Amino acid sequence: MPVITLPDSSKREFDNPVSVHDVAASIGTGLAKAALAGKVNGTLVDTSYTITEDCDLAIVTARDEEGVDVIRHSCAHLMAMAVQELFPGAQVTIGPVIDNGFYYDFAYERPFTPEDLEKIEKRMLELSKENLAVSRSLMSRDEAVAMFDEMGEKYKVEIIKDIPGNEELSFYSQGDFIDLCRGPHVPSTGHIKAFKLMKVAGAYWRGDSNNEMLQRIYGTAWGDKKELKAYLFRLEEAEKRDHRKLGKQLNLFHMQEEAPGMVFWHPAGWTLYQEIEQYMRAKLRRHDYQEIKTPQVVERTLWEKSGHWDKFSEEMFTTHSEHRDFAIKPMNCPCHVQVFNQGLRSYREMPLRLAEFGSCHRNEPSGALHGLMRVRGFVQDDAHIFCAEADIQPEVASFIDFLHEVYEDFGFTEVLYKLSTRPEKRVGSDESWDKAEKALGDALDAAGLKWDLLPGEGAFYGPKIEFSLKDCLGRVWQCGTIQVDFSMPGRLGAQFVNEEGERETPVMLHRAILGSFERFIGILIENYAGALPTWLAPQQVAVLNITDKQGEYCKKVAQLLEDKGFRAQADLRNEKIGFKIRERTLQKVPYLLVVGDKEVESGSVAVRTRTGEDLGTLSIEEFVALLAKDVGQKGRKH
RNA sequence: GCCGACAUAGCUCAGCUGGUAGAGCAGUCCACUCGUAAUGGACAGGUCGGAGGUUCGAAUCCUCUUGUCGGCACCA
Repeated sequence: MPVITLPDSSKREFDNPVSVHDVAASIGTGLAKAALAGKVNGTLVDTSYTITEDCDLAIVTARDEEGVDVIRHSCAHLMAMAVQELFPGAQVTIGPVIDNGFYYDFAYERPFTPEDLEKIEKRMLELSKENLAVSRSLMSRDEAVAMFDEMGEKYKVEIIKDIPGNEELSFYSQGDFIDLCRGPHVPSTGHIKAFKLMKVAGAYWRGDSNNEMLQRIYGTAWGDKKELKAYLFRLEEAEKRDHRKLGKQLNLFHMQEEAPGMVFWHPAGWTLYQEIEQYMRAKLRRHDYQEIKTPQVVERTLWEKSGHWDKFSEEMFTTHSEHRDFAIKPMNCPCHVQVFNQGLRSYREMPLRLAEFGSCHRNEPSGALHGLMRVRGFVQDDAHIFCAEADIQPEVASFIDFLHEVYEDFGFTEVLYKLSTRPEKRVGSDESWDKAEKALGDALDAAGLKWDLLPGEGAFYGPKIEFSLKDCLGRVWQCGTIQVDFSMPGRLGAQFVNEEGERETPVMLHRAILGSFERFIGILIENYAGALPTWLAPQQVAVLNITDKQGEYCKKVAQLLEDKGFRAQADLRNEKIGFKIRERTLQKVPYLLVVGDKEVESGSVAVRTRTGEDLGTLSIEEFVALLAKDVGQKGRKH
């Protein structure tokens, strides 16, 4: 008879087989009510699951992450039920759980409208109140196909055909609604109370753009209403950080119809951009890179040789002159190989690191464009390292250190690492791949980093590491990358003379730390909600006079700060001090220096920060020291 | 590129079922010389994304088109 071990290691013995629900009830009626599912020896099951053998059991409730996921999954079913009631003929396809919620894809004669969503949500609330029991059943493959055929659910029939023959088919039903599903699900619809339908969108059947488009409805669902509310609040907060909105408010940049996907940088935005570029330039130098600059417009023949024309000609902007076709460069690497190829290279020059703030253009599909995050014209902090195979690991290792230095200066401390290995279609010998993959993995291990393996996700020309950073909202952005390339140096005829005096084709490492400046700046703006660390702030100090009398003094203070290399401006407008403070605070200027007669007399400034903190009255020297320290610290948190 | 929504003053937005546009902020001018998040007043500002069409009449309805937004697909 089953002996059940609970998570606190206590044991309960039962005379007969019992359901998860029974066990929960034996512990307490409250728990029985709250139970959404059970976890038997690590496997999630319904509360109706019957336990016959000794096992470990955890009762899963809305307090557990897994419990919330069960709610989300059940909520997707509830939505499908409501949709099919309200829109006869709508076919169900798939409805998985995603971060913070779920979606369900439907095939229907017309797209759903926002009004439809309201109706669906209303019906879902009613169905939840009815507290319909959710029950699980099994069916044979033939029965299931016959049933869905009769229901006209052709997508479900397709799904069943794809499920391996040895797997059992389980079904969940509530009221008149039945769906093929692995489960588990909540015991009854009454457990689904905190949800909201978020948006409708088209989505291709099976994620393939050659297939028909389905109607996807996204929803969010939580354990209780408080959590739902908190989530909606977080969304609102994230919206306030939207770099497109802040870019306008802080007058950093704009975009317009005549140049879709391209950025017009304004003085403030360009100051930020240049601060980053100059910073990277100095860092690259320190890490033994040599900066170069290569042409924007390069004849098509080079792109054919490099192999890009075959794959990406559609996405390249082209132009022509005197019967020759040109492409505006979509990447820098072929040009860097041209620089490498000038003159005979020796192993003594290697590894040769060529860097370029390379301006590239790619004709991205219109639907992909998104503010600064996905643009058609962008600049990468790009570099290519030409080296021998044996150099791969040390180069990757020092690149990882370099990347960490940079990310920390920008205030990002959490980095995720992914190693993508050989895909089926590839160039290069297996031996080379073995070495390169091992070199990348070893470099990550040597740095003591935890990383994920993405088998088969590498580029056709070599394996790669992708570096993603986590921002303060927990969102993940892929920025850095280092990729081994066995293909291009050979295709473009790169060679060097090795120690034996023989010609050898170098390996090329493509690498970037920030990725594109545009995107990285977008990430920075959102991460800091526009309040950039002082070293990056377009304006670092505003000197505010109270009346005209202090005007000259303010100008002198601002000039002194400028002379010391800070970005300071006097605001001498005939406005009340409160007005100026408000305005500069909204512009996220880190330091506001208030100057009245008292300060002029004592040769000081009253310092206020953009967070509203009063740092008191400081002498000019004291303030300069404070500012220098802040700027010097960059985005590091210490 | 695909599905859907949206596009009104520099910005944020209002404008019901068609009757030649409205607010707040910003701007300009005037007054106020003021001590830590908005001083008051006056003025000016738009052929309603673009092109066609329906109508006596279109910001409003229809078609096409461009861009943006949300997804999907794509991302060298």
